[in-house]
Amino acid sequence: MSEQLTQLKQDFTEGLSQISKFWGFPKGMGAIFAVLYLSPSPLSLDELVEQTGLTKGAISTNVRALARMGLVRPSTKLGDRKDYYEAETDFYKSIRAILKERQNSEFDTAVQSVRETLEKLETGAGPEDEAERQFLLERVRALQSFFDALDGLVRA
Amino acid sequence: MSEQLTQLKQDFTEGLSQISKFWGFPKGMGAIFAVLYLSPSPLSLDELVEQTGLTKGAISTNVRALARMGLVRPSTKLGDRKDYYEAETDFYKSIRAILKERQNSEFDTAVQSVRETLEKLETGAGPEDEAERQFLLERVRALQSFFDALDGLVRA
DNA sequence: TATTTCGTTTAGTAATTACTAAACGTTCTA
DNA sequence: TAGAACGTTTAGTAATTACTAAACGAAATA
Repeated sequence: MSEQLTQLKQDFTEGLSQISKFWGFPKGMGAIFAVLYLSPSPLSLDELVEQTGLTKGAISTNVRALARMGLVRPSTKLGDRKDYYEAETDFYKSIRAILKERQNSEFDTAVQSVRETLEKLETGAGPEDEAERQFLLERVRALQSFFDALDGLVRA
Repeated sequence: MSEQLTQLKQDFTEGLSQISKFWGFPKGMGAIFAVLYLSPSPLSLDELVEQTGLTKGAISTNVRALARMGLVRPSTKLGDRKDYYEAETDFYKSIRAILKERQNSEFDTAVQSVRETLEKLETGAGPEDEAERQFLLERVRALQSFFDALDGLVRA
């Protein structure tokens, strides 16, 4: 591999690392994706270790996260028990998967707590002042329906 | 203010804090927005200090970040030199502003570095193997046009 | 001009996150 | 059945981020 290519790949990888970080993902995750994205064939964990400079543990964790998000696909070679991964190139597909992934677990329970607030308000809980209760009700309801709309958007 | 209301607001605030964190923003930022969002009138820095439990410095920093994102609007009262803030209730408007905000600074320069990689490839830099160079060119080009599409989406 | 009342900035700290190194469990091979 | 070749998990550490407390500067008031 020419030195020039190495430099080119390194710059690209550095760029994606920053982008990853900027969107709240680990830096190393962007690096792993970048390396896979520039590879014509699927890579094994060890090849990723070599090319990213991260350790096996970090690769293992991050590459599985990428797979859950649909940014990377596991693949296998016959008669080889190593795990291989390749980059997904359909970003639109990936983006929907990422949004979906983010809706799970912690995020979902957080949204759920907003819904609970709304339910309490609807059953009459809240401030004694009726005008203020109506105000809260309206606001929380608006936020809730915004979440619902987002949810619909993701599914579409 | 009734104890029940306080509890209700606290739960809601806690929920938005988590959501904020989950999307890569500071937790306190979500709390500040929640308090403003549930307030029928604009609040001053000191009122926010009181209601969120954060210090003035943190409020100052975070509320300005919120304002840059368009999630919060500064407002003033005549004959009062305090700064007041109120929550933006048009989330669709806000979301576009947030995406726009994210495109500045660090993010933009990171995207720029991908563009530079593409330009180098186009002027013939890269691997000696022509087939591989073409492959890289194609991939980086695809990513670039994805970024461009996102950019267009944000403006629309 | 001295004092008060603001918001911002800064220096230091606490909390969180992402990583490494190494132990581990499992599956394949000899 | 022993050893090697994997990927995963864990415990500890480094790096980063979000915060507090306090100093600061600017603007209003006395």
